[in-house]
Amino acid sequence: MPKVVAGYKEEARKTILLTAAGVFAQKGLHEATMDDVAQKLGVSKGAVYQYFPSKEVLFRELCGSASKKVEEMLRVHFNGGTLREAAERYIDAEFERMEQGQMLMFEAIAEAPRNTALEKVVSNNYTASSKVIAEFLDGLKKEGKLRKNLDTEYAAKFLIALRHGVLVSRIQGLPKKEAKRVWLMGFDSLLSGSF
Amino acid sequence: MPKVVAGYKEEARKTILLTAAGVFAQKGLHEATMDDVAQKLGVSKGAVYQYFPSKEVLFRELCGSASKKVEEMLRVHFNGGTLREAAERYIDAEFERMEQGQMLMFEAIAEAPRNTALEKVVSNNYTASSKVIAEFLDGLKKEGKLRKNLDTEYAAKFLIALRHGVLVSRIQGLPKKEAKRVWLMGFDSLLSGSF
Amino acid sequence: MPKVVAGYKEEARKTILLTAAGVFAQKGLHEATMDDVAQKLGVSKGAVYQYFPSKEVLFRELCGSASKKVEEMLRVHFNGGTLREAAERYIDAEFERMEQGQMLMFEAIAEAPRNTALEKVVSNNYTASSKVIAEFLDGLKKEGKLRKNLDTEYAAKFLIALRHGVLVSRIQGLPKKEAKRVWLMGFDSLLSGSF
Amino acid sequence: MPKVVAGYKEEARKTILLTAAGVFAQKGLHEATMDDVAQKLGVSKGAVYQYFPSKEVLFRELCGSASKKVEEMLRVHFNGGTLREAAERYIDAEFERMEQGQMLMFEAIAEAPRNTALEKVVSNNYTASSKVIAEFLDGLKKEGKLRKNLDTEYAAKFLIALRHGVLVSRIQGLPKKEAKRVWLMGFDSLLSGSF
DNA sequence: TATGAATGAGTGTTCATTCAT
DNA sequence: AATGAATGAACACTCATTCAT
Repeated sequence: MPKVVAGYKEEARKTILLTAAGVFAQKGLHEATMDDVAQKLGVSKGAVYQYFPSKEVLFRELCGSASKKVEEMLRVHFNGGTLREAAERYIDAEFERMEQGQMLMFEAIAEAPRNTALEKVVSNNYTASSKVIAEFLDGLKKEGKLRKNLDTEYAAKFLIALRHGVLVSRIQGLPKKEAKRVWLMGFDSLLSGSF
Repeated sequence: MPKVVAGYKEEARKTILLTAAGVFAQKGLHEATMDDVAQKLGVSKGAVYQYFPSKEVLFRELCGSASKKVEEMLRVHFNGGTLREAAERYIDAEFERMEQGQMLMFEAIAEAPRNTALEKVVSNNYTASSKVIAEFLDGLKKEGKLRKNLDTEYAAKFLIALRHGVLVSRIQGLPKKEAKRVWLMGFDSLLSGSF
Repeated sequence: MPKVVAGYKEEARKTILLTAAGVFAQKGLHEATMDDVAQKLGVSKGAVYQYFPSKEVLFRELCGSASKKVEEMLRVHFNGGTLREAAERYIDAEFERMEQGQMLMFEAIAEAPRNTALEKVVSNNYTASSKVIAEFLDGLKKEGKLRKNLDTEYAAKFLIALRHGVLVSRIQGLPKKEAKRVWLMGFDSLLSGSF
Repeated sequence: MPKVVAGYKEEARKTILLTAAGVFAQKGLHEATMDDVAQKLGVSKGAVYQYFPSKEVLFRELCGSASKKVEEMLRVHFNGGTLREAAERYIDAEFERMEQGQMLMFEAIAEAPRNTALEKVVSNNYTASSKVIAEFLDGLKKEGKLRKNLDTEYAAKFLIALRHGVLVSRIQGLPKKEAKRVWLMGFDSLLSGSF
């Protein structure tokens, strides 16, 4: 009878969240069962329910931590070399995540229109992410790595949209190489000052 | 107990497909039941099963007709005025469809990674759509409305990605106006020759 | 794959109601499962759910038909001989029903205080039953079998209360003979004009 | 983490019994959980299990103390004024208890037929109560407040039955005033010597 | 002795699918 | 061809009970 974690409740929640993220991403929100999550944790279903009152809440909280991932990936991949190189590294990492079945995003997007609470979470994620990116671009602007007249707010929104669009394209079967080129096309247009 | 249609089997299939598309889009693939579809058709569940052997097949065939929608929308919205005006009309129409719960796309995208057959359909859709758009851009190029050095194949892929990205952004709560601006930013960069 | 009944939906509902009554009475509302009901019917759980949307509704409708039972028992047992003889026959029949595990009443009484919908059903039953009994007593009064000054409305309420009280006493272990005597004491006091 | 009580085991059992009685009466035997009981005690679930080995035992012991309540209520309400006034005070008090969700009786009655151990407890309660009441009536008889030919044993059983019947009637929606009148009708018939 | 995390059997309910009519 | 009653496999969620700390 293994415990979810050795000690603290908050720690346990994090463990569950992390494991559940994998399960939901791989099996899909609707195909994944609470039993799947419990089994992957090596724990009984009831144990999961002591930390999260329902599958819905569990999923929602999962989605809630998505924007942190954005920050993390920015920090990790945009910390050296030219901007364009960073952009490449970044999209490669995203493709990698997708291939490993760790992308919850589209589960959430498909669900959000019929789930107000989730919609709010998704929306907050968007706001947070776009702010983080805009600030990041502001920083680059100050360093002189981006042209002065760039509207960083909209540039951020543009990059987010393109990111998602490119990920969708991957799911639609666009080869990695081509998807990457599409992403870089957009990124270049931002750098080159077409808007 | 009305018949699905008066006469021809093929006609019946189309009617079902059309109706089911609405049901799946509004309720979501997993929340929608075969009963929902049958009821909306004013027909018994069994009747639907005489035309489609399973819910999965029904959904897959539904998705199969999506690329035709792209052609249609191109024809309808890109047939007059400046290109930029057309781009505006077009994205407005997409937003409209989304608001009316007629967007199946993200249901399919969420499902595809775990469903090989669906994946193929989605992929075919992508290929068809991008071809149609590329040809359309080729046409514009010939008419002199686009610069000669535009890589229409990648421009098409770029537009498709941006389209999806912008739709995702809408679901994420980005207001219509801003989403539109993001879309037009991308569209402009294509026209202005940044790639 | 046996059908609940041969033909008509209404017939099927009645069959289910009848069978479920036995199951709930014998096992108790909470101990009885929908599976128990289905199995006793020789049918799958799903079949039951096609007729009743929930266990709660099934139970409620069950209770709803209880007042008809009162009418029936009045008709059957109070149709000949002296009044006192009829009263004896009647309470014997009630004891019989109880012994055979066909008494839902106390399940409903225990539940009603926390279930508004059920409370209403139980209340309607009471009103209907007391009216039927009062009218029955009115009839006897006209025939000269009861004193003219009897308040039949309250006599009915008194008899109902005593009936339930005596049934409770049986559950509490009071032997049939003694319970019967208690019942007849009350009945006599009504006849002899003490109120 | 407060202890159930400061000191003695027996004291702790009493505290639990008292608290649990309230919980079971309010939520119902089946709806009430051991957690509810523990929480109301401000104690962990495990603590309750140190005093009672199971929910069933806890409930049964609860019921075991019910007959003491009868004695207490007799003592409190039948200690002055006319008998009839006392009868009124008494039934008012019962109604009051019921309204405050402190009536376990019907939970036990509903359960007893399928629970031998509980049945015995309920039966003992009945025996004890009826004895107490009979003795009380004997006392009144000696004081000359009751006619000499009253069969106090059966009078007690009659009163108990009527009490329960009237309480059932209340649950069935009979207004307090009318229920009281039914009770007093029965009580009068006892006094006036109709049996 | 008290805690409360974990268990795991169980229950109500849903729904894609089948098939007798 | 159409119907819709029946199936039965799932699944989310609950809760009495246990036990390591």
